[in-house]
Amino acid sequence: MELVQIYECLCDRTRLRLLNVLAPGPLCVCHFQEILREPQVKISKHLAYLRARGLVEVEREGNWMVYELPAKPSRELKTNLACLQDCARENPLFQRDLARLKKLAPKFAEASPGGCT
Amino acid sequence: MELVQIYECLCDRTRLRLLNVLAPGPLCVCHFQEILREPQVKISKHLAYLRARGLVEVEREGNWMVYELPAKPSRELKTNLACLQDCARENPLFQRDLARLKKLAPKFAEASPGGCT
DNA sequence: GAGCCATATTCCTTCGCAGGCATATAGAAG
DNA sequence: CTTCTATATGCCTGCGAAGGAATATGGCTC
Repeated sequence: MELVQIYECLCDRTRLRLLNVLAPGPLCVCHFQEILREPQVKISKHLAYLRARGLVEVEREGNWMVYELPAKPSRELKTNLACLQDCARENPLFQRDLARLKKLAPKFAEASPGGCT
Repeated sequence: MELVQIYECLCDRTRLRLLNVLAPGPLCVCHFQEILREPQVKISKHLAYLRARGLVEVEREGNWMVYELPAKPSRELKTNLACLQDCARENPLFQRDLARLKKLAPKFAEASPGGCT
């Protein structure tokens, strides 16, 4: 995995938001939709993009696809994800997403791991 | 300056190399050419790209244009440049560039600050 | 002034990606 | 098997950026 490829993944706002809300833990597509408030196609495509480059991993959970950050990220990826989190800390948009995530958390908890209704 | 814009600057190999060799100190275009061994147009254009987005600053020095990292980088930029340096530390290509820079350093020293012949 | 140097800019072509719409898939439920 | 739900994929359009060739600029030097 080339360093440039990591940056190519990071140079889109939607993807940054996806990775940001993914930091606390796994999520499925419908969560992303609800948190980012973006159309399903958009989210799905960007997740596919990230997946193809190893920035996220997927696992099917019945009807739901549960995405998460890689279990064993490369040193470069780990460094950059940490850097992103650092930057996100002072970013209103990213913070709003995280706030929404927190708000929805109890709702998710009722369901399966990373699960939906 | 949006965080995404920083990543847009970082998602090209040539620009990464430019920023990498710029970390130790200011350089002029002919140095970049000699270190990266890339055509002048290519280097000049990428420097213009970085300049337009505030990732580098320029100052004319007679016939030469001396580029350097911004004097007062934003928190986000500073964080990301540090991250880049961290990643570059284990990257053969980046290390080779730095090695070339070191080799040329005495030659530069004879001339003006960041200077050429 | 003329000519030279280092660097920037313009014009062109090619390419990949974002975004949207429509449609396909895969599994669950009846 | 049919239907529903969640998600993915194909096709299209538009845009922006990379790279190269040629040319322009701006400042020296004589």
